[in-house]
Amino acid sequence: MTKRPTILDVARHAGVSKSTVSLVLQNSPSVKNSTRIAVEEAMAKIGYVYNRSAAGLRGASSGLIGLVINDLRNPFFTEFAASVQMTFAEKGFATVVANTDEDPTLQANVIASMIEHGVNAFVISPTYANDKTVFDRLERSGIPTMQVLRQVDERTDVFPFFSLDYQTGSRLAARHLAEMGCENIAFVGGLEDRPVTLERVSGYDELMEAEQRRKTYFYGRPSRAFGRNIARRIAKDQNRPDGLICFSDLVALGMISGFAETGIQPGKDVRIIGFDDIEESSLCYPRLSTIRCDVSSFGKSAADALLGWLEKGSKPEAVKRYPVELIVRQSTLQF
Amino acid sequence: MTKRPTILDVARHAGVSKSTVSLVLQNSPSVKNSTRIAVEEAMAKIGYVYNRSAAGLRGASSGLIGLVINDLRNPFFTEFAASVQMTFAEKGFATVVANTDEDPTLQANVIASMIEHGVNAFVISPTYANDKTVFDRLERSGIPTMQVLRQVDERTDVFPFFSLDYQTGSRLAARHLAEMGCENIAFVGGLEDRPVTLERVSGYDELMEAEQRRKTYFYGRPSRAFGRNIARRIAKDQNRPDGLICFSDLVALGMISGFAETGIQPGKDVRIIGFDDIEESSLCYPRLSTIRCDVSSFGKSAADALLGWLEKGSKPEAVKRYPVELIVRQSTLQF
DNA sequence: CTGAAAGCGCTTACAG
DNA sequence: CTGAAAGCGCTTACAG
Repeated sequence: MTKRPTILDVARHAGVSKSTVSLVLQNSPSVKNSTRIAVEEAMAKIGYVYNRSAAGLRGASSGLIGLVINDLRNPFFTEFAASVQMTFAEKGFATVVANTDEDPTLQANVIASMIEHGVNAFVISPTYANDKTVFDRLERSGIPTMQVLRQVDERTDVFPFFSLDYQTGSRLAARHLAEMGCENIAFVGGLEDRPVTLERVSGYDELMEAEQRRKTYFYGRPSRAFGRNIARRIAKDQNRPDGLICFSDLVALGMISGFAETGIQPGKDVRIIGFDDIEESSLCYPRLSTIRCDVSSFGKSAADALLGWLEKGSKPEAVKRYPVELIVRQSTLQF
Repeated sequence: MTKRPTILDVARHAGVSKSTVSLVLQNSPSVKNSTRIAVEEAMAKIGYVYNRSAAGLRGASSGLIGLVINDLRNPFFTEFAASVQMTFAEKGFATVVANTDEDPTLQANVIASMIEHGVNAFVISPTYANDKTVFDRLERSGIPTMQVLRQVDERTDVFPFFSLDYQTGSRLAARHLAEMGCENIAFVGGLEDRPVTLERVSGYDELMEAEQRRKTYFYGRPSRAFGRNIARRIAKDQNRPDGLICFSDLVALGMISGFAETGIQPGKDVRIIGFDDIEESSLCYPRLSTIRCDVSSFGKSAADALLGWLEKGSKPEAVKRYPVELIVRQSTLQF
């Protein structure tokens, strides 16, 4: 196991000084092209590997970005994380990722660890715990930090908040069901009082109030299991809603499967619309109408905004919401 | 923006030398407890943050582990990745993650980048391209590297390979269908000639040959869409199989939804069994029988094995397969 | 148990 | 366009 070569070895092989090698590494324009090529050949020949620890010590960027996600097993967040990571990779940044599993203590730990590693920036989809100290520490660290998908800290001037326009989404869903002739529209899923739930309910509330309709909520974990349970519960109810806006596609898919067990046909006997537009929604039977949240391109946009901040110093706007889109499929149509 | 404090500042505040501070940082047992406490208080007071770049330069471990995944959007791999990352985090290791999206060039790039960052070890679920150079480079780097879920490089003595016992799984599935009285059992999904497909087919092949039954394959991308299409295609066929072993739950779920559209009831008109046991499989209707691959605890085991290699020098065995389990639910029963 | 000194591999002015 | 020199913040023997 021979010692790994340094710029000094490269310099010797290329017949230049070690500063010149460093300049080549920085892609400095002040190096003659022939010299650059000679140096690069020397690096290839002796198997030189850039040592970022050394560079970092001298003040260079670590090339590391921290990505902290509250629930990495949830496909919605996974899609986001994958998109962000790949956007960073394109620009040469490596992503240090951590799943906090909604645990604020774990979140504090992983963020502390990432700061030690010298990450250049943070993208955080935070836990809902009211843990100000972690954001305080981030502020003191001076590391550019974006909160995404969940606004937990109100200092959006410090920690820009990017998300999707859920309010418009739920208004579109409610209006669509109303236009399809639904009399009794309910909202299903989402934990009460959570910011995301409030947002995804608000457009529904708005329309119901404007049209003086009765509002009905079935709150709960936005899971497939919850959707199925609610569907089975209300299946027997004569006065059950004839229009259902679900917190997420997962809830809606659970409802479809729950209704299937009880002989109720979505699209015919009841209209259901989801939220997110995950892949399965266009493949299930009946096809699920939904509010499309293009997480993948949202992730790319958020990552690009952060890179702009990092590389050009252009701080993103304090709050930004990306548009969502109504997708009409079988589950809200007579088919 | 005042300069960030160093161990020298801590030393001054605590009234000790900087070596002592360093020793405290290493958790060295040769520091008096009262001294340790004084140092820790000083660190807290002046907001000291450990600089890993500096430590790394001097030879300390980077505390970084690279996790390279061929398809991070696939829930199967996501579950694995989340589990691995959290196991590492428990031991204080940060995880640098990258999705290669089955692109060998991208894979080579992200691995090179991670080596520059000085990762202490690699967990790689590789792309299928025959890119030996990347593994050659890994071998030269001397960084402990495990291949998981897909064996691409045959040097398992160098790169231990951990996966799940798919062969037994598919044998269990085939035997179960045979015992349930199926006459004509087919295998659906999976790209032909891929190692994973070969493994997931092998147990089926074995049993079919042992019992001199006819083998039927419907190869294709292991997606929901593919499952649905095959279901709709064979729905009309009078001689269609009465037992279906699917490459993955996704394929099986697609088939269930495809059959639903054509009025065929899984469990009654045809028996279907999946592979993986994703969450949805216990919630869909009818409930899906499947071969459970506990990816989450597999991830934890693989991560633990790597940590043992890293911390105790105990190299994992060359090839290890974790057991899978037959889960019988409605889709293979008369219900 | 603690201190003084050397050095890890880079980058960054500064000369030339 | 290139070279010599200082120094980033740690760790690691080595004394004491």
